Amino acid sequence: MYAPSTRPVVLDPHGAANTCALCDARSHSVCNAVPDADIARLAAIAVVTHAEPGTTFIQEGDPATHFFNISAGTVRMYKLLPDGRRQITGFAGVGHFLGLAVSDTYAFSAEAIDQVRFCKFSRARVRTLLDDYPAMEKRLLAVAATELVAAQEQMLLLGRKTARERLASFLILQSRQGVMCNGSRNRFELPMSRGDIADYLGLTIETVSRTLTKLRADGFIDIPSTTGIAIRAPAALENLATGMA
Amino acid sequence: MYAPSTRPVVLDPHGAANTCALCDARSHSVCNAVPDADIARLAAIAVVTHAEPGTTFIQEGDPATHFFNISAGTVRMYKLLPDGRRQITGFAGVGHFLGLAVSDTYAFSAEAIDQVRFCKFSRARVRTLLDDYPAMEKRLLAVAATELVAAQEQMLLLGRKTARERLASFLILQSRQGVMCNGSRNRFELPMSRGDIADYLGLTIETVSRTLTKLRADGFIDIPSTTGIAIRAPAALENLATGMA
DNA sequence: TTTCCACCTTGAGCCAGATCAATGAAACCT
DNA sequence: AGGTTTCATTGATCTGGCTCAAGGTGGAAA
Repeated sequence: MYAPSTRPVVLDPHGAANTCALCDARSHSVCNAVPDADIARLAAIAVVTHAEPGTTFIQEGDPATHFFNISAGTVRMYKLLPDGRRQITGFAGVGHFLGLAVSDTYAFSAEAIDQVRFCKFSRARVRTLLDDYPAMEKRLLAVAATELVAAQEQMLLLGRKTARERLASFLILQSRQGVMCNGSRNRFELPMSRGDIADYLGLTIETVSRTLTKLRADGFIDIPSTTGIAIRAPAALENLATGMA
Repeated sequence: MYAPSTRPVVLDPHGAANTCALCDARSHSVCNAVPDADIARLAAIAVVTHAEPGTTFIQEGDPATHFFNISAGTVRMYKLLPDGRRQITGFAGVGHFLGLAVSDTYAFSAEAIDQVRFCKFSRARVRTLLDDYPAMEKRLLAVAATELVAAQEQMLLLGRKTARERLASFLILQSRQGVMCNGSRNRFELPMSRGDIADYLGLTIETVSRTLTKLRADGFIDIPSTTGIAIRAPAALENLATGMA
């Protein structure tokens, strides 16, 4: 029996038995499929790791040896073209699961945006765990399906939306994801730079900056600081995002 | 006990016991996770259905009641904006599995491009089957992961590639998929129209047409007919597709 | 406090691909 | 064979977002 409130926080990098029980991310994540009683088994194969801002911890094309579960910070996943053009395929925050790959190599790279903490699980060991916890496999399928839906939405954005619609969509998305960490869904901080936003939305830094300025001038948003966003007209912004304006 | 090899071919639209055993698509598809001996259980819940060219058989936003497995023809999956802008998120051919959705509604629409035949499976019934065939769940996860990788590749295309690179990527992809049905990977037929290609690649019909003409003029391809493509310089086209030219 | 450096904003001009507009060509009736 | 429809091609022009260029801004180090 664990009594988290009276126990000290353990930051054992090799995965102490109660690491998972105390993990902030667990309630949002795949790990939740393992019942409390067996959480030690999960903890036993987890390696808690930290990544400094800017550190690449998954490299596209490398052998896919691990799964990752983000427990703090924000990560950017991306693909590069040989000449350096970059497409960010998504941002992963607390509770996000990374590393689903069919082939034996990673299909994308991943970098820490800010200070990131994550659990690393050996693929082989997870595979054996999956046989005992079919619920975890179902959870993984649900994660994959959710990401697939998000990816399809992003294709619509990249293929058919204007710069203004793309920024509106992005801000709506960020405001929804920020809900978990922040009381007000209409005021939030962006952990990523303008360059990251540009490479996520298929635009240039300049267009992102200009378009944000324009959205502010038009009364949709406020930009209290470089990283801060406040949505002034949520309904109107939502309409813009869905192409209804 | 069933003895499929000695039974007559049954084309019962309500799913005869040996429908699955004889299905062309089975070897490529999720259904393969069910062992031969139990294929009757799969057949029992399958409804074989036909769709005429242009027919919409999945509507974005409708309750997600079924899974689909394509056994003949080609399907386009797409999302629409309110003003009619369309993004095709993918084409599904023989063996493809459709309908993975996490929510209770479909995230995309699907239309038959040509004469299409598919098996419909009730979601609820598949769920009960999944408990007996964990291999099928693993197969679904593999399908989802494969599609996710493809979606990420498509995001790179839509966000960062030029029209020329997009067409090169598309033709390379089609030539690979055509391998299954056709001896020569460098000569194949496109089942979809220029408009479909445009909406898949985030371009206009005119740009698709012009760019194909240009690729022909530059010696990368031949266009023996409106729907036919022959790749003359596979390596050079591949380089173009990956942004190395 | 000053300097530095990385990031952001703003402006001017340009261009890849969109839009508008015919024309051509294949399929399908009748 | 002729007429209709649908789709593909080609040309002319336009424009949203890119490129190039020049400040502005804020946090970190000294």
